[in-house]
Amino acid sequence: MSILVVCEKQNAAKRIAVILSNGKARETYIHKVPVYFFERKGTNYAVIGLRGHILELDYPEQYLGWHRIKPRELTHIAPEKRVSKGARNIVSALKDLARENEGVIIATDYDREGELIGVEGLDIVKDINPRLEVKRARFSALTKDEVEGAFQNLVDVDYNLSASAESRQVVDLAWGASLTRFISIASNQSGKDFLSVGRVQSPTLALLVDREKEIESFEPEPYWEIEAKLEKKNKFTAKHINGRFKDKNEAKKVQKRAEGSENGIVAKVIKKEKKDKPPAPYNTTAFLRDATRQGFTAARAMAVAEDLYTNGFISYPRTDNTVYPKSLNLRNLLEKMKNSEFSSEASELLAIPRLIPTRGKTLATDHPPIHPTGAAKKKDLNRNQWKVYELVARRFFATLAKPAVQEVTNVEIDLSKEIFTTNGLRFIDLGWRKYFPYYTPKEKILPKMIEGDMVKVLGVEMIEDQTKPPNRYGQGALIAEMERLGLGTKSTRHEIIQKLYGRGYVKDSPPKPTPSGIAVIEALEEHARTITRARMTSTLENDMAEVAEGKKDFVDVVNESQEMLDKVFIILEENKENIGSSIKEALKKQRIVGECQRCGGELLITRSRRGKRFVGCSNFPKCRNSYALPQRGKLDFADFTCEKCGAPMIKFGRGRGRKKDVCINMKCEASKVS
DNA sequence: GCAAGGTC
Repeated sequence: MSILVVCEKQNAAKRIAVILSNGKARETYIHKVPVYFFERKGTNYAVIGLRGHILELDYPEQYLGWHRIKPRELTHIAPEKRVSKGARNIVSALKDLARENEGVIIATDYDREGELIGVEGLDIVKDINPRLEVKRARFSALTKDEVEGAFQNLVDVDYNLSASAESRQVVDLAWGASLTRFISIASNQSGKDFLSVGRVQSPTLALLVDREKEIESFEPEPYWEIEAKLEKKNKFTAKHINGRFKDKNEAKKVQKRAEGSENGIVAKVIKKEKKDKPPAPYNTTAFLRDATRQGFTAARAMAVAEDLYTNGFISYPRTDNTVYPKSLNLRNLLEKMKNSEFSSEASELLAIPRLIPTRGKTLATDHPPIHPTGAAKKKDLNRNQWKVYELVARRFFATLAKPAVQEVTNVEIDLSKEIFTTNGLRFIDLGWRKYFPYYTPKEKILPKMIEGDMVKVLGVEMIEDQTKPPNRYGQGALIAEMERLGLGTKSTRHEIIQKLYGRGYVKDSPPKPTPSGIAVIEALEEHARTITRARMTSTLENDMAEVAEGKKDFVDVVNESQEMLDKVFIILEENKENIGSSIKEALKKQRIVGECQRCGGELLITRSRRGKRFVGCSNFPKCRNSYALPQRGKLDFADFTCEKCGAPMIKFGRGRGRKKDVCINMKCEASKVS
């Protein structure tokens, strides 16, 4: 008997082979793909890893040209499965192995997409060898117990589960492709400049646009606060207990009254000890929240984390899990970390007799929370790698440490019957914050005071300020909000944000929607609201659950979605002109670089017929003023002109570095990019 | 040249 085992990825294949063969598996390359061979209980095994999905859903060749079929008709074309570009070798290897084996065991991740990935592998091997006997191994961690258990209790492939993932694929493609084409064609955006629409990206962009509108329409209101400068051995300040006064006169009266007293009397002192609990283990979202606060973009942080993962320094960075699995030996891991830059931290924690890690709300089955897996020294890694490694290592330590203990003191002081209040903060025990010092609140030490004490009044000031609009979402906060709304997955959220940048829908950091981003969302909200709402995802989730349970048919989900799309397109087609012109107008606004020095027209970023970008005058051909632009790298306009020659400035940067202000006039010395 | 989801 000989059996082929199909895993989700190469790493998993290797682990599974090692476990099942007790380390005796031989690695052989077939079509450049590593395959692991061994014998076990008289059966020969070959284990291969896929690369996630190996088949891709797309429309038939004849419809790939955007003008070959109307967008609304595209939704009625059945897409077909094709081998993904990067998976050709794997498919060749699968085919070879299908001929040589009598059975196949699907051992992909135990989740919805994993089931479909397995079925894709089956599609390939069954096509070559229909007589293959098929089984499924389900394990929730790549540990010896789990994997052994799964292979001793093989089950059947769950075609309902894989169909639920397929319905997602079909719905996403139909909505995404047809609306992307529609909106791009309506606004004349072709080639690299197309505009896109999708079930996840559009609601995400809408979050940013909504927030931006809140900020823009925010009307600041003035308010006044009264602050007393006080002294009792040390100087400190206290604010009037009313907080913000909306009425200046009222504030003034309070100030006058308080100013009248030379001394204040301590009216109340409340001291409390507060426990400050250690944080839960990292899942992807929490990790990205912290990494982006350290100045990384989410995509960059993920790339660095993946790099650390493949080099054995940290565990798999794509996870929803916030509970360490029982199989993770914390003590061994700390022993290992004694060889890292954090040997003293590891030793301290090892001294705790019983390690009780914190646990978060999500116990997922596919991967553990993000934690260090190997010891690293600063010199082993580059700067970014070290920053991420340190963050992960410190978080791991924090989850094993005891709570921090804060002493919080609230003092109220009476100045001529006006009450002023201030809070002190002191750490009695830093606890976990010693290991994870990133966001430790600042201590504020107040002088010792008891009720009835006299406090010298040095002055009473009125501070004028105004209410502030809400903040923009940072990338980390946006990812957290996406997670809350069920938008995207741990593996895709950061990519979705990058996509919004790539489309020119947002710019800068934190991401700020551009006119075209706003215009696209406004057009969709008005005419195709469904796609801009997170609800579309939750509806789809419900449908998928029903398909997985066998209560609903895959075909029903696809048909319902198609009916909805048909209705959406009736409205969209009616308003095509309007939609197109409003988006075009926004795009034009985005292209303005500045004023033309020759004729007073507008200088615009333009694409030549051959696709090269340059700056030209809006009065072309009357005015032929133009400037060359670098063809590669990110471009943005600055809102000021060159000091040397008066031409507009652009912000220009290649790669990751900060953008530089450069004059667009090549003859000007301020135009040097280097 | 489309989406989102896996993985690299």
